[in-house]
Amino acid sequence: MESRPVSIKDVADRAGVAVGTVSNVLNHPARVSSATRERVQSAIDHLGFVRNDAARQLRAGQSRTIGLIVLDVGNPFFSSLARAAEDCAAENGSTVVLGDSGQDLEREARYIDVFEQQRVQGMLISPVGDVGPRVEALRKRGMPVVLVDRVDAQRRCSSVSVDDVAGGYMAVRHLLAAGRRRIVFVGTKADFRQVADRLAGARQAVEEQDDAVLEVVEADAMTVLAGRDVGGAIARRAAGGLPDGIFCANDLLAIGVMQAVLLIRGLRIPEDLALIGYDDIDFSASTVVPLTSVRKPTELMGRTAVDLLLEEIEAPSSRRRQVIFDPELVERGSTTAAVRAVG
Amino acid sequence: MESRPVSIKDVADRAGVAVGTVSNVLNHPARVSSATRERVQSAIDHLGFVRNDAARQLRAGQSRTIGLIVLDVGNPFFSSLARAAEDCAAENGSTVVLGDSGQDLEREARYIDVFEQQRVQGMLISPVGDVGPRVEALRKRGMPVVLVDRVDAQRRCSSVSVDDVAGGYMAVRHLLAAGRRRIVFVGTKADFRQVADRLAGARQAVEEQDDAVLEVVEADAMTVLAGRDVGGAIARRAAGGLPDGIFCANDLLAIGVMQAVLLIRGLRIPEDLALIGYDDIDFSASTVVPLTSVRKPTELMGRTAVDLLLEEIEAPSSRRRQVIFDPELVERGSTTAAVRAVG
DNA sequence: CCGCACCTTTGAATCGTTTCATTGGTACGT
DNA sequence: ACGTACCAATGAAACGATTCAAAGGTGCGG
Repeated sequence: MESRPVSIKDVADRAGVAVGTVSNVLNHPARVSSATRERVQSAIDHLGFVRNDAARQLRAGQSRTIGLIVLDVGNPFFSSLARAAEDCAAENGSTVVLGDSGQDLEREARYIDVFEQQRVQGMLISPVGDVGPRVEALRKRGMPVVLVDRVDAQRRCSSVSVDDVAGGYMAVRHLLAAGRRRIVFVGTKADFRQVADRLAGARQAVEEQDDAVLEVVEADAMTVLAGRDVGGAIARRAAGGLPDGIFCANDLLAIGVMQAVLLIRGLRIPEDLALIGYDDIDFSASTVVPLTSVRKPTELMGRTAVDLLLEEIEAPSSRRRQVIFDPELVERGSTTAAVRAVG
Repeated sequence: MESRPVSIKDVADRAGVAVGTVSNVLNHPARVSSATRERVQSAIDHLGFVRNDAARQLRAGQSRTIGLIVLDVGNPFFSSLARAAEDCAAENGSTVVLGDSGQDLEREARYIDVFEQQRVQGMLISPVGDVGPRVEALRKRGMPVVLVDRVDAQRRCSSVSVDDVAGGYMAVRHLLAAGRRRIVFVGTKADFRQVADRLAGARQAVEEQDDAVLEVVEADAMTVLAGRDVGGAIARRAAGGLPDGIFCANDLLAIGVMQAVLLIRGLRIPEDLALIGYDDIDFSASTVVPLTSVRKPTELMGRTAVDLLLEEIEAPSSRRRQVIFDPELVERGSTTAAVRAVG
């Protein structure tokens, strides 16, 4: 019942040709007469022959596969980046295989090993913690690596990332442009570079505007619940202490703040209070008042990462490049009175 | 500069042993004297040798890799299923590689081809549209396949899925147990089997309760916005026409309904109206009133899928099994008065 | 001192594909 | 009729790891 797998040899026998001819049909059809080609093709179809990629690679010394290791496939940023990378790779005849490190160093190491043993053309890595040693070792063995959402301080490999300082600046500029002057920044203790950068950008924007003031409020976490606590505290302030614009370090915080200020004090958004988040998660378009947010150019980052990698594969000695994208402002009802919701 | 890749031969030369010995160090360390083992190991470390998986597989005829093709990596259901599958595979010495079909037949086909050429041990597929022909072809060539979130009507392969009828029943039973009798089911035109099943379960529960009535309201889509429209229409009804319990075919619809009824009519949830969703997306814990929902046992499904696949790999002629899980009710404030939100 | 058992190491054969130098044929010009 | 050119097809070598029968070495009992 279970016949052993069909090889190119079996196809050759059935078609009455040499193995080299079958290989030519597969890889250089033009070299083969059409009569032979058809005969071989029908043998292939009849036997259900499937190329053995292992043998192919062994001979070629290289695969047509790119390994992508992300911190969390569940994170929309990474899933849509992965999608874009796949598309871009497909256009270039390569395939992306995805590994999910789940922010775990050990899992990350496992995937790096697996991919290296599979002799992938190169890897796109969104690294956990310190990149240094592991990437160093990879590069020493000639494996092209491009970092994603992280720059390599030592410039040993190319990278694609986002300028969060610019994002923070952009967000607060937008509030200022709408005439807001008493701005609150909501974030966590700036453990994370990302949060610190966004705050730095916010500061910069406020400093450029003479009559504007920035107040920093610390949340316990980057969650809706933590946002609700912060929002509740703000909503209960005396009328004079109320801000007229709030910039939250991510959308979840912003959503929590929105829930609290709408329900506790019945403030109007954006009339009394303009609100802006960061990341533009899917849900932000569907909040009671649709949330203005700052979006990373995810698709572009995915495609660019693949491009940089392919570039390095073709010219291994080419210069490494750190591509830093500016994020993009997505205007919705929470800052722009024109758009109101609930039909 | 760029030296060609290091092979087992290079290691053997440097350690002054035969290639077979190096292979033994890698695969059967016990067969090798410890002196030799150390010498070989240090040669490996010094040269930075990395096994060539292609050669290994070619010889072995099989890989230690499982292919997983999902409809959408961005969907939390699939990403957490993938995570669980990876863990379970790792415990059994295999690695999962992930392909995202994006609900596209062509992409699905591409991944199936790639995985087959890579001679994966087997595949877990959450199929787009009709499974029949493609899976049939795979199985004919002896490739183990387990379907995920879909049963094979013809029982040709094993599968793991969820009983949505039971889920619908469970949801409405929960509403009835809380004393609700005028129940509304919100869903789309029952194109999708899932929605139809959930409704069937809901019907069954209502029929078992003499004094309960079920009304079906059709939404335009399974989105927050569509839910808001439906919720708005319901909220504007005369007091006599109001339901006291609403079961939505997914959480997005339920969130939309919640937004509308809270804001338009100021109904109290759950006192005036109990609300229950389906899928238990992350966000449901963070809505203004936390949403009760029905959750698929995602991790369990991922692990079971891998188990079924490994079982089939070890005993190819074993009987195929259709494993159908019951979903799980996650009680939150939208049906249980005890829990209220907004601090 | 020989034979035997046991352990370590060896090296050739093998997996399936691609490549490429070579062969066999055909057509054409001289 | 012969040489040349070209096209199609051939088949052996190569890729790198694993396997396994065989060889080499050591120690022990008789």
